[in-house]
Amino acid sequence: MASSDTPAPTLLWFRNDLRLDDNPALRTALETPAPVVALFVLEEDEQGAAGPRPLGGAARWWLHRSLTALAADLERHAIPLVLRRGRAEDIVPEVVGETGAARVVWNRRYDGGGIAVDSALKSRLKADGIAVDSFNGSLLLEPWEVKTGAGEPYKVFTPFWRAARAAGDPAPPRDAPSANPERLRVSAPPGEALDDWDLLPTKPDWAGGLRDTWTPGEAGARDRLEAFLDDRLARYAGERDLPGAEATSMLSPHLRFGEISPRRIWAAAAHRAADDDRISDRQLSKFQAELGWREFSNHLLFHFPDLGRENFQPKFDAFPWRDDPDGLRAWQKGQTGYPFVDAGLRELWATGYMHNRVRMVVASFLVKHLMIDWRAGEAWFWDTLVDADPANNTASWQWVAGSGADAAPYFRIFNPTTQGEKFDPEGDYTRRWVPELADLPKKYLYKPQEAPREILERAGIRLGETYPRPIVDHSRARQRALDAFQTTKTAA
DNA sequence: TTTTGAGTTGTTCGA
DNA sequence: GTCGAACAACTCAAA
Repeated sequence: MASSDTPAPTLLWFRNDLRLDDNPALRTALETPAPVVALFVLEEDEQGAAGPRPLGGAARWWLHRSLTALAADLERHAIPLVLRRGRAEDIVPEVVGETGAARVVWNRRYDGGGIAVDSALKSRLKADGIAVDSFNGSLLLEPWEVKTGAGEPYKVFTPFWRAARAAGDPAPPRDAPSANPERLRVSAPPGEALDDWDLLPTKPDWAGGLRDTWTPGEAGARDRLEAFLDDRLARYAGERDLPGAEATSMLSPHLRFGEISPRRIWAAAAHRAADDDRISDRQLSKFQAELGWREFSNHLLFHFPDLGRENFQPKFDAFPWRDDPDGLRAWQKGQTGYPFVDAGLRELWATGYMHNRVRMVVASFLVKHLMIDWRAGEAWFWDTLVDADPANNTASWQWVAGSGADAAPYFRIFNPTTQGEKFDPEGDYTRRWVPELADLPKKYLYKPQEAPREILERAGIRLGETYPRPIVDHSRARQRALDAFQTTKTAA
């Protein structure tokens, strides 16, 4: 409790915005002399249903590291970070009571479960006489700010993005407040120890590849951004599709946890493009459009909160998904016998990440070659991706499946062999993640089942033993999918 | 209200 | 090896 001669504290509730830079809720909290107490709630609902979707395993690892970084950064502003676990609807008012806070601030989220919690809390706190302010900290534009001429949400990306761009440049980012260790502070109410949340895997510790790949936290995000601007943006348009080229930004998990704001990324990329002759408008706008897809996914999720559970196009409710636990397991483990597909799934398992091109190929393989429900793939990605995001993950899976908004036409079925030859022509990426094929000449790298016996022998490969034979035949599987899609036709 | 043009990322087949 | 057409219709968004 604050003593009588100090102003009542402000409670700053962190969620998917684990940064100090360009953080409107933080900035607002620091505008007054009131001391600030920060709170993070690991939202776990004993009853299950309510609230945001519980984090997957890879995201839990990330969160541990990100909160560690955030707590250290906040310390430089004399802001304690309190950790609690449970239902936010109960915990936030509890902490308000314990601290005597007169005001609560947060940055908005856009998933249905999160919105439900936030709006219930807002009314409850206001009824108790607590001031509540929420802000846009994670999107370039609020999902309701972009509307069709008829006032409806968009369902097609291109007109959505055209309209969003026509609204002008996004608001410029605002720098983090300068550190102020002299700031008035209150002693923190009791919180839990991060280690007690068991966010890090122990038995077994599968996070070695994650540690080698990522630096969660705001500083790590800024380093990624700088590396992207220095080296990758200039070749982004041409090479972003090549998983061996290292031309993507790798910012997705940092954006997922709000360790960097899209406004910061937008402004930094535009600024760099203006200064650097190597970066053409084409490169820049290609990258901006990818941020646009993130906006579009959030737009969709906000307006269609069932996006993660229900087919966006109801006619897909009639699709004859197969129940195939063995196929699903082979896919998850990267043992499909299609090397490009297996490379992607193994990259995912090892690093918590998969290159975007490969995500499309593996998703298409699950949904079309194996005819397994996209929700099973979405759930696997949710558990294994460090950037697993309720908007991007669900919108993208539905897009690949053909059930989504502005989705790929049903007859677009990726050929997993051709995709490898086209996008990993030297095989660097595939050999890295499927090392048992490392010595196979590139002529057969994507179709080891067609390699002559002596070539396999020389490469040390025994099909069916050291590497699986294809679990489905491509052209038969393709035809089966095409036939199945007939059932989604309204006239059928 | 009606019309019109357009819609992220592909594959296969046959000339 | 390269190229264009077919694959299917449907819905969206704006005029």
